[in-house]
Order: sequence, then C-alpha cells, then structure tokens
Amino acid sequence: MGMSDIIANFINDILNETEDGEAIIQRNDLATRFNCVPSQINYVISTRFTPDYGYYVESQRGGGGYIKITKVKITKSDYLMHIITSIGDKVTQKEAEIFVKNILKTDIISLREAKLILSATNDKAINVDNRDEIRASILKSMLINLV
Amino acid sequence: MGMSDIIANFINDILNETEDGEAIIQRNDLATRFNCVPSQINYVISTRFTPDYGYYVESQRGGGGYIKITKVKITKSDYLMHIITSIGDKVTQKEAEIFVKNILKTDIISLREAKLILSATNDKAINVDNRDEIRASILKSMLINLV
DNA sequence: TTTTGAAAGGTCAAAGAAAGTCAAAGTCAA
DNA sequence: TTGACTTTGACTTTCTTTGACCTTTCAAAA
Repeated sequence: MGMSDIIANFINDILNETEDGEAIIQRNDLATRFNCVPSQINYVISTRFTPDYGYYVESQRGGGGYIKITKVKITKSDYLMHIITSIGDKVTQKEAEIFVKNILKTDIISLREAKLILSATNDKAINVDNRDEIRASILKSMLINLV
Repeated sequence: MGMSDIIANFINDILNETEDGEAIIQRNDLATRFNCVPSQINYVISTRFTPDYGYYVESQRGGGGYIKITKVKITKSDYLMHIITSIGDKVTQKEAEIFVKNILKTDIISLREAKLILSATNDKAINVDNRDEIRASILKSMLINLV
C-alpha cells in the first residue's frame, strides 16, 4: 500500500470515528506525520475525496488554516437515478421542463427547487450556441447532487 | 480556530445576547482581553463584520471612544437584489461558492437549495471555456427566481 | 478662549502561516 | 515499454498577525 493510500485511510478513520462525518485536518501536520511533502495531501484529496465519491471539501489558508472533508450521505431514489440515466448528451429547454415537471410530481423536489432548476436551465440563462449540451450537463449535475 | 475567529465569535455572542442586536466594544479592552494587538480588532471587523455580511459599524475616537457593531435588519429580497447586482459578467466557481454561502447564512435558501445552486454552477457542470460568463448568467437567473 | 496632552480609535504595509497549483520525475503493473 | 498512478518540490495565493505611525476627541490647564 502506497503512502497515498495510507493517508487516505487515516482520513477515512477520522471520518468514521467522528459522529458528524467530518474530518478537519491541517495539511502540514499530516505531511509531517506521514513524512511526505505537503502537496501530497492535496493529491490524496483530489484523487480520493472528490464529490464523485461523495465527499465535500473546503479549506482555509493563512494562520489557523485547515482542510475540512465531509462525507455526504447519498441515498438517491431509484426513480431519480432512472431519470438521470435517461438524460442524454443534449437536452432542450422543453425537455428539461418535462423532466422537472415529472420529478416535481413525485415530491422528490419542492416547487421552489423545481423553479430553481428551471431558472438554471432555461435558454436565457444559458445563452450560447451549444446550450443543449451544457443544459444536459447542468441538469444532470443538479439531479445527481440532490440528496 | 485562529485568534481572529475567536474574537469574531466573542462579538457575535454579544450581538446575539443583546436584544437590540448591537455590540458596543472598546478596541483596547478587547485587544487586552485576547492578548492581541489593537489593530487586529480592526482586522476582524473589516473582514467579518462588513455590510456584505449585513453589519453596520460606527465608532468614536478619543476619551470614551468605542466601536459599535450593529446587525442590520434587511429584507430577504433586498438582500438578494443586493447580491444579484453585485454579480458581474463573470463569476468563478470560488466566487459563486462565497455568494451561496453568504445567502445560506441568512436562511433565505435551504441547504438543499444551496447545493442545487452549487451543482448548477460548478466547473464540472459547465464544461466549456467561457464558463465564468455562463456561470454568472445562470447564477443570476437562479437568484432572480428566488426574489 | 486657547492650548495641550492623554485617551481613544484608524491605517497601512511587512512578516508570517497556511493551503493551492503545476509540472517534472519516479514507480509499477499490464 | 508504455501509460496510469504517485511522489516531489518550486512557486503562488490567500488569510492572519504584528507594529509603527496617524487622526480624532475630550478635558484640564493656561
């Protein structure tokens, strides 16, 4: 097991031990503890604690700085997963509206949330030529990140 | 937690304890209490109690001098409009995160809604070269929807 | 009434403390 | 032996701490 895995395990241990699923670390401390270069901590985080794997990371520089890694609990409904996988590479505004309308019917999202999604994906908001691709990407991103 | 955060917390405690949402402090007193240099109080105020965060600060020099920090009562839609008008033609992901974080603090949006906005405006969702412009447009569109 | 000095608070820039970025070099398995 | 993954380190950016010097106010003394 390489150093990066060891560091990742260490962070995971913290995440599992703490009740709130939050690991607050200091980059230089970790680097010293594992006798590695500080930027390796960044490497570990950027390869193993990404949003794709269900982690959220925030940090603060300067005196008292830190890196906070949060494990996000994802329990997505089958219905939502079904919708997400059925979204292709391009989505028109009209199609997006239909998707959202259907999801709204299932009470997975609130009316406010539906409106929010529609304001992010309407033609005026995405004012470029290949908007249908961007819209598809944004729509998926929003739905995937719905808890 | 650094000294600046501790001082900010102290001020916040006063703001929350007093009914009128007003904290009247003395710079040198605080500096002595927290064993820091007086100008650090200015630093804390100018980074954490700015109008953007909804605070109003006035002070008086000379004998009997003081610093008065007031939590400004502002309507949600005024606050949102203020944010929207302060968004330029381009917005980085980092900037968007700061905007959303601030709005979330005011309880104008829920955590879910904040995540929705961030999912729609992160770099991966908007995978094109002029993403900062599109991001600005989408962000404004979503926020206007909330007003 | 004017002067003056002590008692506040204000400003700004340098130094310090973290974290971030990026690309080169190294490793290792297919 | 090539390509993906790791390790390393020089350089950058951001935020905080510190201190020297400045300005304003008040009140007592002249």
